[in-house]
Amino acid sequence: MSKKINILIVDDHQIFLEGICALLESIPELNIVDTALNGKIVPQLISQHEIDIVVTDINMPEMDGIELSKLLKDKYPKIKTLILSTHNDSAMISKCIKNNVDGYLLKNAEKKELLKALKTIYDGEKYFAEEVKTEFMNQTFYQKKDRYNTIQLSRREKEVLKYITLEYTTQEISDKLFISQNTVNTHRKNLLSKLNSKNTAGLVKYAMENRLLDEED
Amino acid sequence: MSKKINILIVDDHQIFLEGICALLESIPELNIVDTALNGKIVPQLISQHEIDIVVTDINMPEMDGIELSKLLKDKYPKIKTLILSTHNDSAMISKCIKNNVDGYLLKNAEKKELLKALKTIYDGEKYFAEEVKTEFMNQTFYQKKDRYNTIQLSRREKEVLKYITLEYTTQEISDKLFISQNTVNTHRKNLLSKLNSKNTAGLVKYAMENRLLDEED
DNA sequence: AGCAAAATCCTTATAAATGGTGATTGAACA
DNA sequence: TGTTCAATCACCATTTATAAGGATTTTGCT
Repeated sequence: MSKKINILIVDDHQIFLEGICALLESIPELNIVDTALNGKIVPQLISQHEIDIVVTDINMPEMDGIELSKLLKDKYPKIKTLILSTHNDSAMISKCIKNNVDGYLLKNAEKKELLKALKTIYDGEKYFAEEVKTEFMNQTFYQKKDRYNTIQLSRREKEVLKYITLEYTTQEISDKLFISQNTVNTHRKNLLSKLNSKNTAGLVKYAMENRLLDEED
Repeated sequence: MSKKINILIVDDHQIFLEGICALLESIPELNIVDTALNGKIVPQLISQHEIDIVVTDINMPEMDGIELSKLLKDKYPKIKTLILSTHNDSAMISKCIKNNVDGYLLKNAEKKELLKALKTIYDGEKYFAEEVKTEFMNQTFYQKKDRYNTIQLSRREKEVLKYITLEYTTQEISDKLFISQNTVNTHRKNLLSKLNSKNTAGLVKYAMENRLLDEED
């Protein structure tokens, strides 16, 4: 038999806190270690108990869920964070994903999904509600739209850019492609100009944003 | 009234091809321009008709859906691609997303979802089935796991890395942070060492993979 | 056949990044 | 109170990248 998952629940609404507690306590695999009405006292509670996952709301006075998740990732990297948010707020979702939370559920989630999320997170994977995934996808594909349609790189330019991104020097690229360094340099210059970049960093950023490394020609 | 969406359907199974045709023809917003039993003749058909979206299977003889989508993105960037795949094959999903297809549905999709996907794609956005989104998320979070847990960058190092990624030179970073170029250089060197990179490209790659630019401290 | 774009190569100069080594200060922590 | 680590600065040598010109050859397309 596997160990119970130790959970700390944080929410500033007493009523919701009690509700979620009751819901989770009815699940034998879980162990509600403690609860908190705001994020500020969480570090203290953590030092007193062994905790696997912190389940937290986002909108809270004093210290909100995002700040809390940051603090946790920073000070206690082993403790996972599951966000439980009322609204399907795209800005919040972005922030949370960027801050590397381990999961994000909406408060209307069913008991079954909640358990699944907790188990998944406990196993070291991420768990996001469908709505959250959709938001994440949209966000990912938003940025590249404009660039992608306007900028045309030639086959060779893409190739050179690929090797630049793979940390090859001009020298090494010229060897790899059996062309002179001068030629590689010309491609480099054209890339800088086409992609409107000041230096290598800009080129690599473009390559990453447009997933150039994945392409196999 | 808006223009009809011109669609070309590609599938090597005659029966499925007819089925999907019948299904789509019953929708007034759509206009089935033509069909094809393999990817090879698609370029020819494109030159003959005006086409907005190519709906294609993946597993096909001669030229498969992935090759086709590549060709389309390359030669006819305005034409969108919607993949219709039988299997929920994670490797295929990865490949397609990497190759920047505009949508990916499973063949068990309902008429309603099919229409929604086509409309969404026609509007310039992406559309993926839920299963596909899940796969994409998993993939995204898989890579960074190992690195993220082992490598610890200091506050200052992250800051310097951020500006490197933003195409600042050492000079400019030192001005921005009110420290000497020597110090910036030291951070640079430590970053190269910590992130096991040969040069700036490696640093930027790491920053991109770990979404360092998004963080707001 | 003829045009346009891509790919190739060249030189000269300057700016920037990388490698190596060493040293000081202050904060955090046990 | 001693130790670790982050942050700061310095010097020197070398390698790479960037800037700015011009030039020729291949290739794809009509």
